[in-house]
Amino acid sequence: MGTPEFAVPCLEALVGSELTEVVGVVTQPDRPRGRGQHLVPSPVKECAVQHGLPVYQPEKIKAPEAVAQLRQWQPDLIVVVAFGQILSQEVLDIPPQGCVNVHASLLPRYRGAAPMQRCLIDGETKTGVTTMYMDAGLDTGDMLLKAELPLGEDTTLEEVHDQLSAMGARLLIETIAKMQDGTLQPVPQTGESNYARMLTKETGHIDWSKTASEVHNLVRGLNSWPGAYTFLNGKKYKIWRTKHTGKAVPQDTAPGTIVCADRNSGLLVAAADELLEITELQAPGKKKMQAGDYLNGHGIELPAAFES
RNA sequence: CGCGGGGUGGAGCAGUCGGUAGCUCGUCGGGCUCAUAACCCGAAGGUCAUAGGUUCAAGUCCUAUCCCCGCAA
Repeated sequence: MGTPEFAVPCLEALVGSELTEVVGVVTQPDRPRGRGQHLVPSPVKECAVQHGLPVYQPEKIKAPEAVAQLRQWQPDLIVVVAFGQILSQEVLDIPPQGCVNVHASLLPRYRGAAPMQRCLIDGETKTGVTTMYMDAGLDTGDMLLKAELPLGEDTTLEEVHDQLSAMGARLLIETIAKMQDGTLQPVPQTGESNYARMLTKETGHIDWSKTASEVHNLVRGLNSWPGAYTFLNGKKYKIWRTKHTGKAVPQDTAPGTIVCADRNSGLLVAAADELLEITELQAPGKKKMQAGDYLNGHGIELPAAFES
């Protein structure tokens, strides 16, 4: 069971592994997406179809007919990766080998919906993937295996996503291998836990009165989705990449003030404690572009300030 | 047919009321300088997304198609 791009490598790995046979794929129903409001299948569905696997897309996984469908497949094991629906106990009880989940954080930290984003937004120095046996709680089951990933100061969500996605697939296969060896040792989650709250549109709204680091972490944590944004002259600009400058904010400069906007010195904005350089941005209706390119064609008349 | 913006030298943009295709950069050559991403001089580089149409004349007006993007989900 899975839905977004993140889950695709896991499915590919299961299909490619000799340890497993995929009897069916469960994913979210096709949703209206994009400009035409067309129904678009999930990445997992596309992958499953490519491999000629049976696909089931229940609106509610806990509905009786969904449970019946799952029972009919008689799975030994259910693997869940970013599926997007909570499994009921009834579903969890179907496979004799249990349900294994691949989660994009080092549990018990960052349980929940947006672990990668929250990790970066909080400025963590490392994250990882964890496999676990699922129970009725939200990402609270006994842990099986973990793999760590160090995070750099400028690491973006996209990078973390791609790496954890690949690591997750490898870890999943390793987990199943050990499960079959009988060498797997489930470990209860102990220690400090927290939850990675779901993202909303507002999450990306930059508050320039925060520190340069906080803004920078927000920007990279939401790149490439859904993106951090701010306003200039009432228009919404997405901020895709920023860089620390180490330069102090001039006296009497309000947060959000654009201190400098030429291609040699860069696009410098005042945060609470430091000037932050915007290196990649996107004007409404435009593609994302380097700040220098943007300034070439548009220029920004100073004084100006981003509105929060 | 959800709403909207846009495709113009390599990049980002301007182009008015149809009338010689421009700007800021980049690139190449030369100069200046202890030096440079700075400055000066010069050059190359464009079937104006595509196909039709209107016109003496279309980047500009009309029609169709392709592609990119913002909102919304």
